[in-house]
Amino acid sequence: MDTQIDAILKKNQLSVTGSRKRILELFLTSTGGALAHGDIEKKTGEKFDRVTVYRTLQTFLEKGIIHSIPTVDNSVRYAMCKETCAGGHHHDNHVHFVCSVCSNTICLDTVLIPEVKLPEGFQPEECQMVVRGVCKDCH
Amino acid sequence: MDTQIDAILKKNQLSVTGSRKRILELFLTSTGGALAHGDIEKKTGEKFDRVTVYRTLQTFLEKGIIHSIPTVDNSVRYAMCKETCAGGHHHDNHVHFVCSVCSNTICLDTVLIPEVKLPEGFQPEECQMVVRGVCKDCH
DNA sequence: TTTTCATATGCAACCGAGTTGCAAACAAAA
DNA sequence: TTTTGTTTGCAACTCGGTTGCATATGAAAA
Repeated sequence: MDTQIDAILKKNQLSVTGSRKRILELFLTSTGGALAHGDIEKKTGEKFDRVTVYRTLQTFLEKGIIHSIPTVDNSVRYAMCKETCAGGHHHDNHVHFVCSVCSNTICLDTVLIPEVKLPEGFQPEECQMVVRGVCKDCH
Repeated sequence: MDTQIDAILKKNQLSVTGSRKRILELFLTSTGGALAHGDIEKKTGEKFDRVTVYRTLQTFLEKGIIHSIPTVDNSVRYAMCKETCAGGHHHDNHVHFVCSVCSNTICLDTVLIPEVKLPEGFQPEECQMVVRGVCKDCH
């Protein structure tokens, strides 16, 4: 596990530091879906400065290690990217699910966003779909 | 026009005040899609207090006069509801389009959000779909 | 029209999320 | 071990949004 984390950081030309290791570990071991900034601060026991967490997430985002997820309640969450994600450009064409009971955000990797036919003149570039409801654990 | 505004307010048991009339007028005459809080402040020429604008939007939202729209960039925008919207509960099942050139948000009333098949155990309640791209005016 | 009363407004102060500049701490390479 | 460029933590700040309270105002009664 520790070697895996080091490998991911090195592969992205990032120096291996305490906060990066810890935050990356959280993403790798997280079972309850995507993580918000607040979740990370809590789970690290406020060991790292708020600013460090923000900057680490920013860095991971730029390198394509994680991707951001839009939510209905206007907060930002993050999840690990799949292998196919390269720096900056994500294959993030799956539906996200937000549970209204446990408020976890889950990547439904197997559910692809369907194509929609837009009115004349509209050129789509990117599409996001968020479903709110009850997840399979809270059901 | 003025009578129409008064009628909408009265129908929703709201007293007719300057700020409510002006903000409602903005929504009725707005051609460039949905309005963000900032747009409203600008268009009213800072005539009303920030707080008043916030509270007016809140009120309209509760009464179902307007509905909120999720955006990719995590800002909140509002648009007029269709006749079929009742207080608090919206028939907001259409796709929203955010233009990456003019950054207007447009309700594509004619484009309904397609049904998606979720994995076993997931119960959907609400679904939102946002397409980012170039709108027909900027095209 | 005037009076009354609930409601809406404006102000000031506050809150939380996120950002920036800078000095100190640290990882990686020499 | 020393050097150097990057990362971290702190403080201070910005921005969007909220709250409490006194004042102003709309609507309904007199």
